Amino acid sequence: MDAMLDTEGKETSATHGAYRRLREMILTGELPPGQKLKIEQLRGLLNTGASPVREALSLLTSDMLVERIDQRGFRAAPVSKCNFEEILLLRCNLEETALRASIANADAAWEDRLVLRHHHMKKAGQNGAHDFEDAHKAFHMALLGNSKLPLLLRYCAQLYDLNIRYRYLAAGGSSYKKRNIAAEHQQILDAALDHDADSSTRHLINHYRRTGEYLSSQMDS
Amino acid sequence: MDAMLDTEGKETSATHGAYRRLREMILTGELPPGQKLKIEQLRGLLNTGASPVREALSLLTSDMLVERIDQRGFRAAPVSKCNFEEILLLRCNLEETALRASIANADAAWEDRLVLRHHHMKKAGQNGAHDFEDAHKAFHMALLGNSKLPLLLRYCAQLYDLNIRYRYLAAGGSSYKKRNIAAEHQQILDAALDHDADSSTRHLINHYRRTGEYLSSQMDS
DNA sequence: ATGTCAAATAATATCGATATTTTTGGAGAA
DNA sequence: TTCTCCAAAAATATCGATATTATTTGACAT
Repeated sequence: MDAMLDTEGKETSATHGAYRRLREMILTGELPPGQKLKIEQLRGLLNTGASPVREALSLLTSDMLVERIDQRGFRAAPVSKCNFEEILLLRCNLEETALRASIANADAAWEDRLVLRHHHMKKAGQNGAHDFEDAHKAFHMALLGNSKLPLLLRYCAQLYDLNIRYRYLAAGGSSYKKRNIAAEHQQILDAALDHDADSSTRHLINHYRRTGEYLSSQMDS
Repeated sequence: MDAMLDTEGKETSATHGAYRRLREMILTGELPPGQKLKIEQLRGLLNTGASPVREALSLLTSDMLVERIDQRGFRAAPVSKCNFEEILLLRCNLEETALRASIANADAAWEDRLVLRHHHMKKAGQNGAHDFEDAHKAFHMALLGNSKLPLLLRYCAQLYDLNIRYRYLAAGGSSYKKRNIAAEHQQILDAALDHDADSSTRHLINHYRRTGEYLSSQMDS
């Protein structure tokens, strides 16, 4: 009956609710990298039992957002420039594969979804940073989503989240908007709608490389 | 005190023990694809509590060996030719990246490890299929292990396991030895020791494609 | 003053039990 | 006979409590 006391009845299971909330807190830096994650402390924070918390932490371990240390519990995954660069490298590789496959399977329904997601992202740009982040991810995943390669999509989504975490940590999650990424998104979209795989992937990778360089420079200071 | 009653005191925690055992059972097909995994049933099989079983299943979910269905518990991940072909595709892509990075970082210590692993694998070929599987994985991971890209290695290991599952399911895990894979391994090794990235990756990918075609044909029948 | 060891403290891992949810099976009506 | 609905059974998700393991604190010896 505890689960019913929540302000919103959105979450079906306590485990999934704890998973979503903890994930959010780690991604945004509310739980900083390397921080010890004590069951009791989280139990209070999420007002739920120990079992859902444990299970949520287990799941986050496999998302590489939480590390399990021997018999000494859990901690938020540490960050490093090295790790960031690997994420960038893998994203460029995997997303190119996925985007090419998406374009190879291109159809009208997919193009409609793309245009819609892009429109929503532009509209969310005026709202808070959080709304924009969601729409941004939706747009990027829509680009890859026509590949019909579920494993690959899963990896891309995972790496996307790992990457977004560095954005939040480096700049509170909003400063990168100052660069002109709207034009970059438009280029990727237009090329995808033209079924021009070479051009689209080139723009996509440049998009990542640029944000990558920007964040790398932020991490040095 | 229950944990101490096990015949072997190898496992540190009950959770990890259950994880390893369940993983093994799913990989080898002892728990067939799609099978419902009831907590009570597994609790008896592993003689441990419900909590470790639940946590182990959660971890296996993220390895994509187990699926969680809504509030209806867990089941062994289903298999399909489509899924198999995606695994093959991703392995070719990711392992090429990893092998090239490994060769770029080549040093004497790595070459020694490679030679050793290869030797152990050849020796294990005379023993049971299970020993050979372990040595085979160790050799392949050693090839990639010098890349210093831990995320990439993790994905490769995960895909390796997903792939080996299809081998077990298709042929009981030993029949593929009948093909002349020893020569293929030798070619990959030699090229790697020569620091010839192009040749080594070509042989590696051909190695996978051939086993892939063999398994694909098995799956049709 | 410092290093080491032991007791106290705190945190984790695990268990047994309960409440909720899903599935099954059978009775009654069309 | 077949469909629907309700009740019984099973299984899951979750909680509270306990035993095990790590960490800290303080005392004692060097």
